[in-house]
Amino acid sequence: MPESHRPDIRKLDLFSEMSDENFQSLMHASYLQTFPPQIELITEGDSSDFLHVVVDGSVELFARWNNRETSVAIVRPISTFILAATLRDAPNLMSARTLEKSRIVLIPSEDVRRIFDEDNNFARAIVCELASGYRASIKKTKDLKLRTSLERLANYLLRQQIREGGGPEFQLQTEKKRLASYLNMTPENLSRAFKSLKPYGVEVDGSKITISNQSDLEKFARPSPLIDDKKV
Amino acid sequence: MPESHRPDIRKLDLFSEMSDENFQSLMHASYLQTFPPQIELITEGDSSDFLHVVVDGSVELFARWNNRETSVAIVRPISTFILAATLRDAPNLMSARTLEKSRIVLIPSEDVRRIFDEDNNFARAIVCELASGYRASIKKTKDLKLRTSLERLANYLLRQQIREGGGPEFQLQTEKKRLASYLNMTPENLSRAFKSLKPYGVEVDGSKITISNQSDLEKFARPSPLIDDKKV
DNA sequence: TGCAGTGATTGATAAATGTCAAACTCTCGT
DNA sequence: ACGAGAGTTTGACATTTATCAATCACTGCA
Repeated sequence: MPESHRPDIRKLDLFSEMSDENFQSLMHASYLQTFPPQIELITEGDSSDFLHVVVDGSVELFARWNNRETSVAIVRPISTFILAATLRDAPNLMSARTLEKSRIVLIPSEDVRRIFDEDNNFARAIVCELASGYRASIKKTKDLKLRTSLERLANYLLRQQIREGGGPEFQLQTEKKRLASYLNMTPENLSRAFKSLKPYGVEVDGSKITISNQSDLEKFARPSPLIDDKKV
Repeated sequence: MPESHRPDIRKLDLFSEMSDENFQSLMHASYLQTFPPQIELITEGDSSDFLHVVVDGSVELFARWNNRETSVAIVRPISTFILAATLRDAPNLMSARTLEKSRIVLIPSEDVRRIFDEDNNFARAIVCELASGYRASIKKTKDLKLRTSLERLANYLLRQQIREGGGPEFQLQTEKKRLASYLNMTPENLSRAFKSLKPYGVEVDGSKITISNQSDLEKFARPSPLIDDKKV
């Protein structure tokens, strides 16, 4: 793999504390590949041959069952995905597709597992990463089970607002179709849900959102650190 | 902590590979406590002072938001819970209550983290445990997002059937009220869902379930290893 | 520039799920 | 044995969410 992205990858919590030697060994075994949009990188059920690192573009993780499909996460640079399957040498539980032209580093799972065995700092970092991912997944379950779709949307908007800097105006970084699937609703319903949030001060213009009444929206959404906070 | 349960705890994947010395040290620092039914052991948001091990009885993990409550898991002997919060020294995301009189080993989180730092075998075991938990949580998300409540119930019954030995007759090990919450439905709806499954060969008598037409139920439920299998 | 294809919205309707009230059942302790 | 209280079931009804069909809006390409 060429060296250009190594410093950025090295900065990830997952890789920042491991020995130089082991990091270089991991990178040496990896491939950097560029994929066009809409390529299915992984199909659920496949064995997990590579730990993936998105260095450019974006990747959707989704799942299928019985002819239905749902969006589980959207991965943006720079982050890894499919770590748990890699470590357990188990089949991937989710499929992955590029949303746009994307550059992905593929680290062979064997090497990840080998260096996990050798490098204690790497093993510790993996524990942190897994614990975070696990907790994020629990939060998602709480969001799904405890909130109506309208409440999920309202809280999503507040989270997205923070990610985008906290101002009253920001962009949805996702097609509404995909956002609907992520929030477990139909596109039609999402469209209606946006209208239902208008009385609470949510204005929608294409993918531009304006929160014209922050406190009203927050009073409706009731965000909780135990569901919505990135940290914690 | 008295010694009687140590061999059983030692056999857990999480503890089986660590050094004797470190295991004894963990146990030495722990408490074995007996709790009456319906005691709230943990309230979400609390800091995670102890890793819990259920050695007898059963514990429900649940979450609250906005005056609503949902059942997330039921933990039966011998298993641990709240591992991710313990490791990250982060607040618990779920509350926990005893369902019946239960005996719980409380291992101070500090000691878990200390020995995690010292004992590489323990660290590896923790990675496996976290990866499994993470994957189980992803499966739960897929179950929730891709299936209707009727399909969730049908698949739950098939899973429970396997846990109980695989025969056509088995017991629900949970109150229906709690099962309803676990499956994200109301008790009224669960009651009706059981009736809707009758044409597929599901007979209900109190907490005794009889699957009188295995293949019809399976054809309806369409269980998937990537959602329903314990291993994988 | 215009056209095809996809995404987004809207309205009408259907299906799924929740709520409320009442009746019934079971368990447990007196 | 009895009664209180919780769990369960049932029916009637309300709300939420999905589906279907049509239209509109946007994008990219010939």
